[in-house]
Amino acid sequence: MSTRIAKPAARMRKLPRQARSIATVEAIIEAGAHVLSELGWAGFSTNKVAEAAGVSIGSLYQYFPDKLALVEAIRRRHFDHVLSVIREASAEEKPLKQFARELVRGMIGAHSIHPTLHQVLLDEVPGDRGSRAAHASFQARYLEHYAAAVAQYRKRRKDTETMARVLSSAVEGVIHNAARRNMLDAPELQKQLGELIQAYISGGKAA
Amino acid sequence: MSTRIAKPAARMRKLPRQARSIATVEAIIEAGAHVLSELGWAGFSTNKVAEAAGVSIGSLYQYFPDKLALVEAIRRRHFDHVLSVIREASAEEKPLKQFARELVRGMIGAHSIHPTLHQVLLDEVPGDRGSRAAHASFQARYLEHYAAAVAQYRKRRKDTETMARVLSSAVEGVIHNAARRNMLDAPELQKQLGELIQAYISGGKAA
DNA sequence: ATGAATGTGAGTATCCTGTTTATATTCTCG
DNA sequence: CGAGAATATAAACAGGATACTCACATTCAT
Repeated sequence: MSTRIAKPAARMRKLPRQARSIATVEAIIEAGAHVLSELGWAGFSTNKVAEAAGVSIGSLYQYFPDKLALVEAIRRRHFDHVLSVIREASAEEKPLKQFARELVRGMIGAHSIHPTLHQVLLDEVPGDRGSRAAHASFQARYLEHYAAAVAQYRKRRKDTETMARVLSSAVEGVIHNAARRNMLDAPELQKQLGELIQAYISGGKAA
Repeated sequence: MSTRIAKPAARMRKLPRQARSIATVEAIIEAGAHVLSELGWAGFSTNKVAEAAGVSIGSLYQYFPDKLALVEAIRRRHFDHVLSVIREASAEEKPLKQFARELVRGMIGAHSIHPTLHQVLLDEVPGDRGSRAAHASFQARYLEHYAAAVAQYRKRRKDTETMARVLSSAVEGVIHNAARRNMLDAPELQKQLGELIQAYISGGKAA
């Protein structure tokens, strides 16, 4: 719930020491997320990000050695956020209905600021050497939470992992699609997504 | 099931008359779909497409007045294909289980050749003036089929349209995600996707 | 007030892009 | 066959955008 200050280093040219520069770095990352979400990877240029951040291009390169380091910082922040949402939703034991509702609410919240950032990060941004590992580890932990939830509400232990993958990608698909149409906050959509989750997890008894 | 020869014109500079040129145009469109799927919109350049098609850049411009005309041709072909898949799956009255199975099979088939083309077309390719209408009309007909299916297996008439949207985007999400991991032909995934569809459509009685 | 931290933005060097055009090859058909 | 149409080629162009540097200006902490 609290805004993360982001772990100190993610391949930065130098660390911001004063409050001024911390704000600058923050503005750059924020503007970067915005540009990436709005224009996609194709429109993500360092100059554009600097301008959107209200900062000179020189300042950007004072802290980020190159374009990819910046995008890695953006990715890290976003993934941390999403991860915390799922962690909270799947924490403790609670009725399926409540889990579904919290998951939907959290996921929608996480996408409301930069609606398509998540997909752009997954699909368009090139997977460079260094970030591949971090990326995979994120995906793994991401799935773990879904799998834990699936296992909790299900007797059959068989297809847990596949189900987790199907469920997570289905949820992402719905949210991504809603984001594209600016329908992220339509209540009937939230309700239906919740029911999709419940229906799938609670299994295929009714034909 | 049969390979479409594509409607004659889609804003072409001139029509191919001889067999040779028809093959050329076909190769260009095919290569274009490949490049678009593989490199995304950011990596989609006319020179690259021409090279991938084994054709000189000049030939490309002999038939397509510009880059966008080419991408429109690609889009048209792909959407026609997808549309025919859904049309066939939702035609006639058949048990829900069979509908789900056919839909999954068809959708996976439609994405097996150019796994991420669909998403790239939807997300990355800019919506230019002329194609906006065609795009919308495709989406409308696309949803109609889903809605028809939902209505057929459901009593409640209330949320039919929202359900169709949720269902279609969930299916797309799963397929897109599977495509990214090269898991499109994993049978357990197909099975689970089928069950997701059934569970959602057949409603949330079982908690 | 002095040195360190921070900020500036014009400038550079490249790389690519979409597109044209002059020319070469292949086809059609009388 | 052979003439004209259809088709194919690829070098070249003009223009723009890009990531990134650097010499200098400003603001901070002490």
